[in-house]
Amino acid sequence: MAEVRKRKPRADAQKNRELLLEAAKEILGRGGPNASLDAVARRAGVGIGTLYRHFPTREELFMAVFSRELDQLIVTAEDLVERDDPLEAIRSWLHANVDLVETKRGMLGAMSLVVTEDLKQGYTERSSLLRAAVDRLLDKGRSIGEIREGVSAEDLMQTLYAICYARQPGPDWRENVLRILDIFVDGLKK
Amino acid sequence: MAEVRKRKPRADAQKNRELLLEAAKEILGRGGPNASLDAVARRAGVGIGTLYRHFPTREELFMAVFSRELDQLIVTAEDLVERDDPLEAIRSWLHANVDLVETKRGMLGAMSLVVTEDLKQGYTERSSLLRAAVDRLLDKGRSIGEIREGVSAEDLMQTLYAICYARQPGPDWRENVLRILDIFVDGLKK
DNA sequence: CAATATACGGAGGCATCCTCCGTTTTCAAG
DNA sequence: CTTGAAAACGGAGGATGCCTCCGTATATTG
Repeated sequence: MAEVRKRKPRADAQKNRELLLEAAKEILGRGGPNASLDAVARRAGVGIGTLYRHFPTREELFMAVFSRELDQLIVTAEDLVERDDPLEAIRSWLHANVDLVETKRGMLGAMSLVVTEDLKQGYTERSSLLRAAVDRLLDKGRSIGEIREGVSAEDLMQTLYAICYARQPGPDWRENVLRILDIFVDGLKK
Repeated sequence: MAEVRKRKPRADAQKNRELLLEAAKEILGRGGPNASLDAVARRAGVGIGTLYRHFPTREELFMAVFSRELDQLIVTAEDLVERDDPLEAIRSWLHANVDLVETKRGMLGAMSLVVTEDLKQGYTERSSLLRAAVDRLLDKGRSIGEIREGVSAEDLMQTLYAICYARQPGPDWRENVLRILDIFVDGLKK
């Protein structure tokens, strides 16, 4: 509608936002979804009030932090649609997720939180894109008749994060997660 | 070694322990694994110190609360070993878990916490029993050649709780969880 | 250089965690 | 029944985290 002429966003605000994202990436990456937001603010060197002004809820902060990661996953999924074998494409995509996640265990809870939260509410463009990309992967498999009906992108993603999250961290983490995921993928066959 | 003769455990201590377990069942059932322990003590009508004396860590409290639930699951698993179709037996056992869990959503995180925690450390008799029972289910399927190699009882249980936990609560919860689990079970086929 | 919209910081109120220790209760020996 | 020590109790208290509120500071614009 009538777009009101607005002032240019203040430089310091933008800088602080950046500092907060940086700090959050660090702190949340280590401490997981329950990490202290006070700590994030401290690390960023801003007041706690500033944090809450930029990101009124924990979720919004997560969301912002993960935008880039999500982008990467979208690109990966879109590339994989080209592949001939849809089931293997899905397997590859899941493996890519595991790789991405392996270095950021702490973010896992947050990831699944983001995925479910905003898929549920459906108002975030980025996650729609991700879901769409994954859905295309699934669709291709379904159309060939290689993948069973009744499995949504949400199902796939939630299961992925659930499995990653439930597994105890440790030297065998990656191996175990991949093993379980493979079973699940096999179950997707028609 | 030389078992020292000890005093009979005090009556009040035992009573308080019971009160605490009762309260914990209630509070944790609602509030989940992050529920306030202060609240548990309040509800039990004992001092917070008393709670911490009986259950020095959150995990130990969970553990105690879930003993009975675990017992029930053990019995169920043992019954199912008799069944002819191992894959369906496993499916049934998983469904039984879902049913048990459905009325106590809040306990989910705690459940998986217990399972992983003490399976990892392997010092709890009860969870060994549970794992053994589930393993027997799997073994039977493996021996018939119906179930693939390389899947442990831990795998099964952790995946179960992971899936239950990741799914958003809601009217479709049960349906969705069962759907995903079925895919996983199908993946277990050889 | 104002004027003002915008952003900042952090104190403060409340909740939770967990420890520590002075007080109370129970048990059992005499 | 006493009585004293072992066992258990309760909750204050210090630490940390959450989030709100508002007085202060500063960037932008005319």
